[in-house]
Order: sequence, then structure tokens, then C-alpha cells
Amino acid sequence: MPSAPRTARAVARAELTRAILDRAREQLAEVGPAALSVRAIARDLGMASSAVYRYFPSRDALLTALIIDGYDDLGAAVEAADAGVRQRRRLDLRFGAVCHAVRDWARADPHRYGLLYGTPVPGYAAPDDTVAPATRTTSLLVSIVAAAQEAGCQPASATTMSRAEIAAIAPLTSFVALDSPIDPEFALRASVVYATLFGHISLELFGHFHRAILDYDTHFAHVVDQMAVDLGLRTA
Amino acid sequence: MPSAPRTARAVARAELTRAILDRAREQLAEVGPAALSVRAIARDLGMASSAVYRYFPSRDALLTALIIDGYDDLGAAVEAADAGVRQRRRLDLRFGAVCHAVRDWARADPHRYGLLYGTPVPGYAAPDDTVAPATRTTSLLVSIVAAAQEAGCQPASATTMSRAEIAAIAPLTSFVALDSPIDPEFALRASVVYATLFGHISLELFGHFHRAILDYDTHFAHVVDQMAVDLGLRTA
DNA sequence: TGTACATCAGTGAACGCGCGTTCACTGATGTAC
DNA sequence: TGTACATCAGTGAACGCGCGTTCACTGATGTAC
Repeated sequence: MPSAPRTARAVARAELTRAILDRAREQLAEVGPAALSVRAIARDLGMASSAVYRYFPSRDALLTALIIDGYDDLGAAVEAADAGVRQRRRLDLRFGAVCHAVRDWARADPHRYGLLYGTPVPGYAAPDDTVAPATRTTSLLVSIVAAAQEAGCQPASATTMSRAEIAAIAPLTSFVALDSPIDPEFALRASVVYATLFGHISLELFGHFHRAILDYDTHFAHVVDQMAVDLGLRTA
Repeated sequence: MPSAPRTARAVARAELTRAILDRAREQLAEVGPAALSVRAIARDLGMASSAVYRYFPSRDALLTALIIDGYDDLGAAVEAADAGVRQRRRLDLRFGAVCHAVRDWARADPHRYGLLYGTPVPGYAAPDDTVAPATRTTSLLVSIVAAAQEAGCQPASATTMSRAEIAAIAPLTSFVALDSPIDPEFALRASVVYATLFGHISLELFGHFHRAILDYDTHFAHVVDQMAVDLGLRTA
């Protein structure tokens, strides 16, 4: 009986666990992951710092929860953006929606984005629990590329791939469950898109487009367009 | 007389300044930028922690020096790699050399790369002094793209650009001193290449290709090749 | 329904740590006559 | 070349801070009879 008969204690526990996580997320947005402090969270919640340890065994466990929470939140946002595209066959629109969703999410809370995609927090080693939620966003990107292949899209240019190159990206070809594995050329394109998307967002958020790009929104939109064309999702 | 008549004091000063920076660089490689500690550096050098303040007025100043030093070192490595390509007209080779130089440099000292291109250090605001050295690497990338345009290379695909999009990247078109400004399409390509290159390196170093890419070296080489083809530096 | 015991949440003090920065000081190096 | 003074490098103690984590404890909640 896992659902109904929750004791008052269990209810309070769930609530406080969430309150701690909420406050941790806020802290994260304010000071960044490295400065996240168990004591500060407890202080803000009006409780003794030691009480937090009834809910999370260590600061690292709290960070892990935040990371998983972040990947899940991003994944949900990205999936919702994709699902919001009515014309499912317009892969260019779906691709654009996904890219913009990632960027919008990142800009809404740069520290949180940094926790996931920036420099790893010093002294913290992400456990395997964080891997699965992380793939949510990636899977969607790859699946759009896979759909492009199925739809017969022609990428702008293709390089010949050596056996070693094909082997290097083997996991990507079977990353999403499909009838047949993805062609290596498309898998490579997916990897390039992945790098460009997150690279662009990181460079923008971390200040490397300073004085080089004047209008980030416009420019990003155009980069996404360019990627869509390179992928063969639409013609120029 | 700025050169010859250096007093013993000035010599000692220069030497210790360098020793502090060297040790700071080593610390950086070991523990990362956020954990860089004035006291630890002093300890390692066998001096009082307060003595460091005769050379750098604050921890932030030390970080700034490390950042400038890092951009300069990366810039020098990248320029050397480019200069090492004898056939100056083989833009694909030059482009490849530059990309691999950035990645090699980053892999040699990931923390140092993270200081420059990762999450900004919390509580630290990089002063303008760091901007100029940062452009060294970027300029070289842009100048290769500009050379591609001058050589009449044809990128794989081009999207039509609105006035707003052209305006957004205006600084890039006049980023390197040339007879004529760079075409907007090439400037856009430069920006995409910039994002892809650093995005790929960051994703790789920060663990996001884990279990997705099996052979990083091979894969990166191929991504660079693909970019060269997309840029029209060579045919597939 | 009521009692006896076990479980759990939260407290507050404490441990031990390292940090950045300041300051009055000593002694060496440099400079001007 | 020698002396008098100014400048500078380096010291060691101290200030004030915040951190993660532990531990013995009190009082409330849950459970079994």
C-alpha cells in the first residue's frame, strides 16, 4: 500500500524534503553551485543546520539531488516544447523548438545550467544516478535527427567515415529505440548539433560573445536555422 | 632606461612574482579555480601568507593574472600550430591545426581551460584586462574563415540573412583587420564553428560524452573534418 | 480505546578546519649627498 | 667611498568569518498489544 495511508510524519517529511530542495535551488540561482551551503539553507528555513542531515546525508547528496532535479526539469521543458509543435512532420520546427527550449531554460537560471553543463563542482563526483536523467534532453535531440534520416532528409554535406570513426560513435547510432540503428553520418551530425547548441549557450552565458555578438536572441535563432539547414531538415 | 639597470630588488621581485604565478598555476591544475587559495600558495612557497600581498593585492588580482596568462598561453599555442602549417593556402590544414591545438591545450590542463571557458568563478568579476588576450584565439579562427572567403570557398549551405541577423554579428565582420569586411554568411559560419569547437571540448572535458562517444580523439578529428567541409575549406 | 515502547525529527553546542586580509614590526636594499 | 635616510620585502600574530559534520539530548509521532 504505497499511496493512500500516509502518516503525518511521512507527509511532513516529504514536504520538508521539498522545501529544502526548493531553497537549495534558490540558493543555487543566487550564489552558484560551489558556494551552496547546507548551513545557509538551514538558516533560511529557520532550522538548525544539523536538521538538514535528517533529509540529506551530506552536501554532496544535496548536490546530486539538485543535478537530477535539474536534468529532469530541463528534459521536461524540452519535451514539452517538442510536443507543442502540432505539425509533427515539420522536423525543422521541432528542432527549433527544442533548441530554443534549452536556451530559454538555461537563461532563466544560468547557475543551474552551469551546475549541469559548466565546470564540474570541485571535489564533487557525480554518481551514476545522474546519468539517466541527463540523457532525456540528448535523446530527444538524437531522435529528431533519427527522424530526419527516416524522412529521407539530406544533410548539406557528408564526409566519408573510416571504420574507426564509425566505431567511435557506435553508441549514438543505437541511442534511441528504433527499428533500425541510425546511420553513422546522421549520428555524427547529431553530435555536432549537440556540441554547437550547448557550446553556443555556454559561450553566451559565460560571456564569450561579449562585444562580438550584439543581439543574442536574433543570432541564436539564426544559428539554429543554419543547423536545421545543415541537417537537411529544410532547404535554405 | 627600462631595460638594463635592474636592481637586485627588481630582479628578486620579478622572480618571486613568477614563482607565485607558477605555483598558482599548479594549484589551479590540482584543485580548480574556485579552490585556489592564497594561503596554500604561500605555504607551498615557504613564505608567510601575508607576503603574497606584496605581489598581488588580492586573490582576485591573482585570478585575473592567471586568466590573462591562460589566454596568452592558449593564444600562443594556437598561433604556433597555425604557423606550423607550411602550405599556407591549405586552409583546411590550418583550420585543423588550430582546432586540435585548442583541444590539446584544454586536455593538458582541464582546470585551466575551465577557468577560461567554464563557469565563471563565483564572486569574481573578470576585469576588462582579460578581454584583449581572450581575442587572440578567436581572431585566428575568424581570420581563417576570412581567408576562406577571400579564397572563394563555398560553404556547404547558406541561409538568407535578415537585416537584424546581419546587424547582430556586425562586430564579427570587422573583427580582423582586412581590406574588406567579412561577409555576414562567413561571419555566421565563424560563430558556429566557434560554438562547435568549444562546445565539443567542454562537453568532452566535463563528461557529457560519457558512454556516447567511445573514442574522443577519433571523433573530434572527424568533427573538425566535417566543419572544414561545411566551411568549404575542402571538398568531402 | 488505552497504555508501553520504539522510532524518528529537530535542537544546540561543539569540533576542527581553512580562508582572505590587516597590521605593527624587523631587517635588508636602494638612494642622495 | 661613506654615511643618513627612505623604501621595500617578509614575518607572525591576529581578526572575523563560514563551513561540513557529529553527537547527546528532548519531545513528538507511530505501532503493537
